[in-house]
Amino acid sequence: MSASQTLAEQLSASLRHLVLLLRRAVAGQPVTSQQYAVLGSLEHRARRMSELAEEHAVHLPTMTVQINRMEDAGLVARGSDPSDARVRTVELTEEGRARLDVVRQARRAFLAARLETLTPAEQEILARALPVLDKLGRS
Amino acid sequence: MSASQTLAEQLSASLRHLVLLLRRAVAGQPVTSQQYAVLGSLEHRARRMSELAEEHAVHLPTMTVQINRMEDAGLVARGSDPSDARVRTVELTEEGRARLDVVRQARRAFLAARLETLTPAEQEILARALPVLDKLGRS
DNA sequence: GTTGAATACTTAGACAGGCTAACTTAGACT
DNA sequence: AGTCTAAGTTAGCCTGTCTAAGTATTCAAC
Repeated sequence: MSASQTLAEQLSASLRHLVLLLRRAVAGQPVTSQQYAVLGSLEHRARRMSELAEEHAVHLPTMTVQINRMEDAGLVARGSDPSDARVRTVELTEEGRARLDVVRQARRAFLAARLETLTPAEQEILARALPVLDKLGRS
Repeated sequence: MSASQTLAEQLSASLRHLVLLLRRAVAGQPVTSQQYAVLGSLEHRARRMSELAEEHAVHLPTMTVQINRMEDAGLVARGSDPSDARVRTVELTEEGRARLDVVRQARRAFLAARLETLTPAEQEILARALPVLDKLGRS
């Protein structure tokens, strides 16, 4: 087995545990992790449906259902694009923005607390690996 | 915002992309990623239901449903513990083992290919960060 | 040694999240 | 005008997850 394959196996295992960790972090929060992710996309500006779907790597009908639920919950509002009547836009409501802030704080605190159990040297190693993880994931 | 919080945000974002990457890796494979994970747990020995549920951080009824489907698909077989008639054990069938091998090869190849797009220096950085990720995730 | 609590698991019912297929409406391009 | 393409939605199906409730077995305590 090549070095890359060994690395692949180990990375895969580590990721599995980290994902389970983050799942526990958001359990009981007032939005699901998917909803949190979508709210995050809407933080700075309104988006069109297809933009959201692509960004979240899901198909358009999936995003439609997701946004339907969030609209019912009062977290987002649909709008229209005056220059193209086919397009629906989505933006945060005040309620949605508040919800986003609350959950973000909780997540950040949870992960930060975990990170603080690491030694400064370990934190440094992790910080340097982040751009690499990023490159790997966005390819 | 503290250094830990910054790190937390960045890590969270990187992980999101990596998870999406791995999801694409198994899309179209003959087992779902959950099934793959369960098959992996059974590789070396039979397990009892509650053991599996705990290991995968799900509740027992969830694992029951999962195993029901895999049993229907012929990937696993239920057995009994002679010393305690309440306990059900689960083990791989020949078919299940074959399926596990196929999917594992595909995953490994996919991730390894991605890893090979990194420079040796980047691979080194990643390799050193793995124990840290592991420590973080298993806490 | 019978009964009562605890343990291991299953079933049922609900919901989120994902997909494909089929439909509607609106633009774009002859 | 007529047709092709694009943007969204609806509907139907599946997986994955939960809680609540039920069954069967073990164990402990009288």
